Amino acid sequence: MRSSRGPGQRAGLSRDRVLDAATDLLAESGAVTMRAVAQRLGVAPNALYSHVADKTELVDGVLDRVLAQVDAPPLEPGGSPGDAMHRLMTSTHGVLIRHPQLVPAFLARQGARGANARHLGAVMLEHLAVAGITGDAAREALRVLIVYTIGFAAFDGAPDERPVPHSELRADFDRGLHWLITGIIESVR
Amino acid sequence: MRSSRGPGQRAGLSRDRVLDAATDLLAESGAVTMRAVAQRLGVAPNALYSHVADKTELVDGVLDRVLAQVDAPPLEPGGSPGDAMHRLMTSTHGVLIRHPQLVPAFLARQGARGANARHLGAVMLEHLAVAGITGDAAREALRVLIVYTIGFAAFDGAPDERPVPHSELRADFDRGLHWLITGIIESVR
DNA sequence: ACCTGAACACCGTTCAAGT
DNA sequence: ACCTGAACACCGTTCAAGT
Repeated sequence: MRSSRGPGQRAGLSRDRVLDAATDLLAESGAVTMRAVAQRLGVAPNALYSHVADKTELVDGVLDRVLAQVDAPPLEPGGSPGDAMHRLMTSTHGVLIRHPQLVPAFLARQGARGANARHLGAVMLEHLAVAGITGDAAREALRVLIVYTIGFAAFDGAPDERPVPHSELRADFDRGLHWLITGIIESVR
Repeated sequence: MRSSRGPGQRAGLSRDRVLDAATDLLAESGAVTMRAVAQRLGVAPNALYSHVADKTELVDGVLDRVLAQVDAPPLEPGGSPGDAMHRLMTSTHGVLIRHPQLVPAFLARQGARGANARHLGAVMLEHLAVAGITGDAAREALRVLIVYTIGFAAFDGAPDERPVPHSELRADFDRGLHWLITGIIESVR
């Protein structure tokens, strides 16, 4: 368990293993620090810098892994685009509140920019296009929906003296999301 | 400028002066740390603990001071409650994006709980009551509006590679806020 | 290229002591 | 009661060195 490794001896790290450790650590303890990730991997803190530029890049990597859990069903021919958007954002909200420690990072990055985030954004834009909303209007609408979703997730993860129950916050989120999507779709009619 | 004070000598601190220093520091450097506040006051870092329980309490104090800047005009007899709510939340949004470093703290606290925050909430509930929305429905609507406003402020303060211009984010905020308020008011008709 | 050891410049907070 | 000095247990990151 101690350091059975001298200088120069490989520990078998990789970028993937570092991200794995960080993701696990987040799920278990809720906090991610360079030193804790290193400890979990049994290496010196600075060993991580061979596989990750800095903490920001590490957090970005974890963010995109978490976003992979969002359920983004592809466009259905006969379905309602409003319903599809509602489902996608609700799934995103669910994933976020299961990882409250990452929500501030999502906010600071305006919603992440990894591959999974881009995919989710593209799916949303498809739904908006079906609803007749394209170009700048679509990007604005998407930004509003993302802000709302992440904002509510941030609210949920926050500790409070008299905390609002999760179920109630979920209902609030759903109601507001309905107002937003209705407003977005009706703005084009 | 150095410590011309020995142990036992008073520095003339007070809770107000500590909060003043923290507020100024935030406005200038954007970051608030115990040690930086102490340095600005010319005292040892731990001297602050005679006037403030911990960093959380200090940040809470700063938060409420900033919220005092929000313009909350009282209820007008003939005016539209939707417009009044729109103006109040827009003013709040403006104050928040002028203090981007505090926005994460606002999120973590679900929108602050000081005297000013309570006053703003009460004014909003008055407007909602005029619109015919009371009780749980009013509290839900208020929570949705607060989340949206703080969430958008968080988005605004975030650094990004290709940053969305402030003016554009303001327009997005305004549009989404309109959708929300319209949805809230129409939900009761 | 990958890792260690040591160090730097930070944090918030506590404890004992002085007046 | 209010403040200092010293210390503790943390951070992220860098630099030189070893294989």
